Amino acid sequence: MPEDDLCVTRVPIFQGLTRQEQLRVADFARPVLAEKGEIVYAPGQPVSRLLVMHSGQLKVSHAAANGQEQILRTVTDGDVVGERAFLTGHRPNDLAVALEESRMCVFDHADLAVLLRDYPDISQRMLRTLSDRLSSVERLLAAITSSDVNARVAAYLLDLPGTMRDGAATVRLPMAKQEIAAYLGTTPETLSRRLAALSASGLIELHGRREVTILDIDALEHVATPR
Amino acid sequence: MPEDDLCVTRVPIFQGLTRQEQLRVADFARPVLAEKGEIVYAPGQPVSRLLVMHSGQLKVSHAAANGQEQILRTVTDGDVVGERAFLTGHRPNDLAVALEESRMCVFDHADLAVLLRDYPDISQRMLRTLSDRLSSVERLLAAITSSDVNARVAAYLLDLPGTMRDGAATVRLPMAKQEIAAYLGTTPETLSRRLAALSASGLIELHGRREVTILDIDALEHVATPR
DNA sequence: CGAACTCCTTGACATAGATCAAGTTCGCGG
DNA sequence: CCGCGAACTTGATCTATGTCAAGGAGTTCG
Repeated sequence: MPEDDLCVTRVPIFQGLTRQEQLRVADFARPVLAEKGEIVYAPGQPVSRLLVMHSGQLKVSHAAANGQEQILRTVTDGDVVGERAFLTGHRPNDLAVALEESRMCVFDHADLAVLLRDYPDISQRMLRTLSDRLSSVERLLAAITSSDVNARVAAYLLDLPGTMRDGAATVRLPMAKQEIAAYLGTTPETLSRRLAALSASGLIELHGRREVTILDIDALEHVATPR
Repeated sequence: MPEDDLCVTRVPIFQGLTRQEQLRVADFARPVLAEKGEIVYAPGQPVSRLLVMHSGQLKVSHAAANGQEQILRTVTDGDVVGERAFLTGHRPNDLAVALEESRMCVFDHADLAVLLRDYPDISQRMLRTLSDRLSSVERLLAAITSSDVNARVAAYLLDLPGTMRDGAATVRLPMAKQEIAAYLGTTPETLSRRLAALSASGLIELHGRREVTILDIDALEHVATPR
């Protein structure tokens, strides 16, 4: 079944395996579909499956007591979600919601344990993945506590994959502005104001709700670097 | 050599091994001493050793461009530092400094690779450790973005291991207040004011620079919970 | 035991950004 | 192609917290 197959071949943590082995892994995977807005897992809910993204996009967020949500990361093709439950046996303290219709492959914890035992390479790659995620949250934390929203917005725009067109790059926002605000640790209002300000000073140009043209990359980079 | 031995037996990631195996692991370890204030590793510096804490305490922080430091975690007995360099080959983007005289055991990356290959259990436990650290940074991030300093201070005090004495708990601050401020994502001034305020409203009592008596746990818990 | 240094506290002030409250616009479904 | 609802913008206001600047207290070391 080509669906399952893709799940396995695309994912970094299964990358070290031979074709043979990948096929065996694929045997354990089951495809799952999540509609836009569907909750993939919720805090406190027992989870017994590990998810591998195939297409679409999830947001993983930490919902605070007062209703403020902090988006921790967005999950796309090839990313793995829910490994904490598998590794530690704890229930999640975060929330995963599909931002759009998403396909993923699901591994039961029991099956996964077998795979890990048989193919140590997988743990090895999982370690690397986790380590990368750790650094990326740490970077986010440092960015949020030490720079102002303006700088964070600029840095965020510059990080987005952009398509060049005669000197100016155009980027497509991967989420609604509210979500971006939640990721940058601010509010939609503030984000809106900052973007308006950047636009007013001619650094960027807004087109519709999802497109941003970066007119002056150098200046934007300057904004992104505090002090 | 009993020193090395302790390094190995105390550390969670080597916990699954038999005594025999632990002895073999201990063979690879070399003891190292860091004076108070000594830099254990710095951003950008190539690191080829993994450290296991034996006694003392380090702080690991992300120094931002503008001089603001965000303390990511403190590292004590049994904790592992510098695994990112080992796992990904990248240079650190964080800074580790000894808060007090510290003893640790050091493993060369090459030796460690051998150990991981021979004892898959170690990777397993490392995965769990990393996963825990990931959650804890995520919690910190959520706390910093969604609650005010007052709540963070209260929560921090409540998290500290305290010794009960006739209804009131006394906690000993593990670091200087400046460090605590850096951990909570605020400034020493603000921390000082908040502690003074908590003291003024009779929730806590300050003794010297390092001792805090919690007079009203319930009230403090209430402060720690926003909404 | 006291000097000296570091760490901490307090005060006055400035301000970024949150919040509340309306509008306004976009883009989707019919 | 149109209308509706969600998403966004804009404005006004408020306040928590950062910043700068002294002064005071605690340790530590000679």
